[in-house]
Amino acid sequence: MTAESTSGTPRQPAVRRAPARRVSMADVARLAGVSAQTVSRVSNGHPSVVGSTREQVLDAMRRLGYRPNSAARALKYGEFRTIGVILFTLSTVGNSRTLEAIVDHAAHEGYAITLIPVAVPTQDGVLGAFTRLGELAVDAVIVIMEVHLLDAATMTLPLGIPAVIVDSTGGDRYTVVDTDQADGTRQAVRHLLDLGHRTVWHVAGPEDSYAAERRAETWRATLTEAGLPVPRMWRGDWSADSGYRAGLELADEPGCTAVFAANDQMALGLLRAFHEKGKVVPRDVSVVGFDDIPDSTSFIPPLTTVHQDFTEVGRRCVERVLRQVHHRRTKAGTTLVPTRLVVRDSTAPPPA
Amino acid sequence: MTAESTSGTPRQPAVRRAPARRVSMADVARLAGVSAQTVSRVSNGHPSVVGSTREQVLDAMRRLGYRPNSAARALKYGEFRTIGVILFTLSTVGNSRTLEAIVDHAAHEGYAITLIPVAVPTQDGVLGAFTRLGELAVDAVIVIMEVHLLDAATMTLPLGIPAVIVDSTGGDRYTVVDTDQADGTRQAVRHLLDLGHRTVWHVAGPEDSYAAERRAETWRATLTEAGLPVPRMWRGDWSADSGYRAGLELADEPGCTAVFAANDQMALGLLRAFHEKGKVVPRDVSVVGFDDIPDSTSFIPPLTTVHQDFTEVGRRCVERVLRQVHHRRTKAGTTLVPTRLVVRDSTAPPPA
DNA sequence: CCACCACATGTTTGCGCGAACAAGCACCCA
DNA sequence: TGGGTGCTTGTTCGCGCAAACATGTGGTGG
Repeated sequence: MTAESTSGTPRQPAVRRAPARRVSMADVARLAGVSAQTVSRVSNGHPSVVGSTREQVLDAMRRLGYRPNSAARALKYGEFRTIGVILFTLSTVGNSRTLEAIVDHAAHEGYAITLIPVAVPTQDGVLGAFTRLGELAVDAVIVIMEVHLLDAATMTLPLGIPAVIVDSTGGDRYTVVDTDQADGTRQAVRHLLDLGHRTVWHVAGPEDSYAAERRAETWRATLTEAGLPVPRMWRGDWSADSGYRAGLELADEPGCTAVFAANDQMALGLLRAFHEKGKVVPRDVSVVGFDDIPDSTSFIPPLTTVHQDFTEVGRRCVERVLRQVHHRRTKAGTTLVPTRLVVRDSTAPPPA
Repeated sequence: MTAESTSGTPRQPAVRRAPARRVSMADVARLAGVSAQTVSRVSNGHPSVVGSTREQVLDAMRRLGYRPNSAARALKYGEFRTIGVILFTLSTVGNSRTLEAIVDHAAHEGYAITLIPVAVPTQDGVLGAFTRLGELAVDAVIVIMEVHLLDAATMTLPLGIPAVIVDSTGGDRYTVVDTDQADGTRQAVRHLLDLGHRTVWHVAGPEDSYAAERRAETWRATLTEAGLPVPRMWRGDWSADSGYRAGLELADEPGCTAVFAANDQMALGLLRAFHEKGKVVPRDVSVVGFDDIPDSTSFIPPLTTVHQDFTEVGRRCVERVLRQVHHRRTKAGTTLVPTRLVVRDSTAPPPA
């Protein structure tokens, strides 16, 4: 995502045109022949307005096309009923699915979502987003991070507003909601080992992704715990194409009978590479992915993968951040959303 | 993550209460020993504040953690610098990519994006969204529709705010930005015919999608214009799985040598079905998709498909809606974003 | 019959901000 | 020396709304 200058310098005076005079309560009041306060009462469904008056007001509202000004309302109440979501990109499946769940659940709670893109996943970028957020009309923030920027101390609640972080560490200082990366990875690797594979290769996601690092770490640990050798690790960028490139090399790797890809898209690339190299999945090589994107049932062959419950992640984010909003208290801690392995047709025992 | 945690920055307390009442300009002014107006000037980078005063004010701002109240600012200016986006789902690639482009471009123009989900794609659902939008803090609306609800007259500018519709008809009454569905489809079908296929089968998207209908229509028209028979049409729901089910049947269809799927995911399902049925793509059957999602390069085989420029669609939406905001005038009309056929390995001349 | 109550409606006020205007001041030139 | 001139800073006011309080009105019971 592109960001303009995200530095904290004072805003330059923007060119503002005369505000479009919208219909206000006073206009409605005048037409209905009542006071503005009565219009307010009707607008908010206050009971002590007699039927005939109410009708007059409603009629005037309709005729003038009145709609309440939420800025004034927010000013009065001191809250916007809006949650800001900071993210780097929507192009990964996980992010967009999580966002969708956040939006739905927030709507259910009567909150709107405002999106704040951060172009450059650097510390400045994050700061910039927070700075702009400060000026945006939000009561709380959910950060969908894919990079290790949380520990930048400058990011510590620079606004003093409730925040929840997705997909990162920092559970001791922030409220974190995340998929249980370690457990999912462990299930995937164990599944392959249980099938009889001697070890498991890994195509990791980009280094700057916490999720990718966590999966790689756990892959390594699981092998080590089982007393097995840890083969060389390939590095992708989440894209199917990067998985394909890794696959072309892995196909020539002697003894490679099982590969764990850090996401389904890279697994797709692996499948293609193995296919082109004449290796049959799962007869010659087994492949496991991570995410369980809907398409993975239609890969050739249908993919064994770790199911992530993005909906649940989004739901809990909203739940936890709203709890902070209402209780005015920040509680650090991590909520882990469980995963489960979905076994399809891309895994089998190793060739004899 | 461990690397950052060793950075020399001081750790912040884990729990910090949000101040009961937020810091206002008056508080800053008091601490800095100036008037509130001077604080306002500093906040907005007004030039006529002398250096020493500015420093005092900035210092007070920092110490109190001041951030401007956007509700008050919006109330004053009569605008929110926010665009609302109404959508039904983020789970289709097109929607999330379009949204991402909208967010980016809006940010570039200094506008934030507020998301308004519509749960049920019925007329009531749309109305509900618009009603709530009326109370939301937005200056304009972009509607990402996938269903034919525009013609519901009740939606006619219920708020009188600028609106742009993506992906629909109604160009005579609304401002519409859309991918050139017809041209893309024509290119896909012509490509298959030019390769020598006698006709082209079609797996359409759901009936309630305008894009799906438009593609189906154009497919039919292109065949008819060429004097060719129009085979039975299969109906999917955009999912790979629905493409797979259609593919299982199409594989048994005599004389079916070319299939145009209304999106890439259904094409993926087709590829799997043909594979399972022992039909080799493209030797026995050619397949063309629509969208050009990044994964389509890694299908087996890499998919020939119609490239949609979602980024451009999003960009133009923002551009057109902001033009309305600034010129205070609604201009109906349709902007079509061109498509182009990307030929990969899933198409070939029909078997002899 | 009047004091009082319940309820509908009106008036005042201030949320935080910034435009418009006013005030204070230093400096300049006739 | 006196009246600009230009610059910084302060004061007033109202954006639209709704809480709090004030007022008005009709009805009821002692």
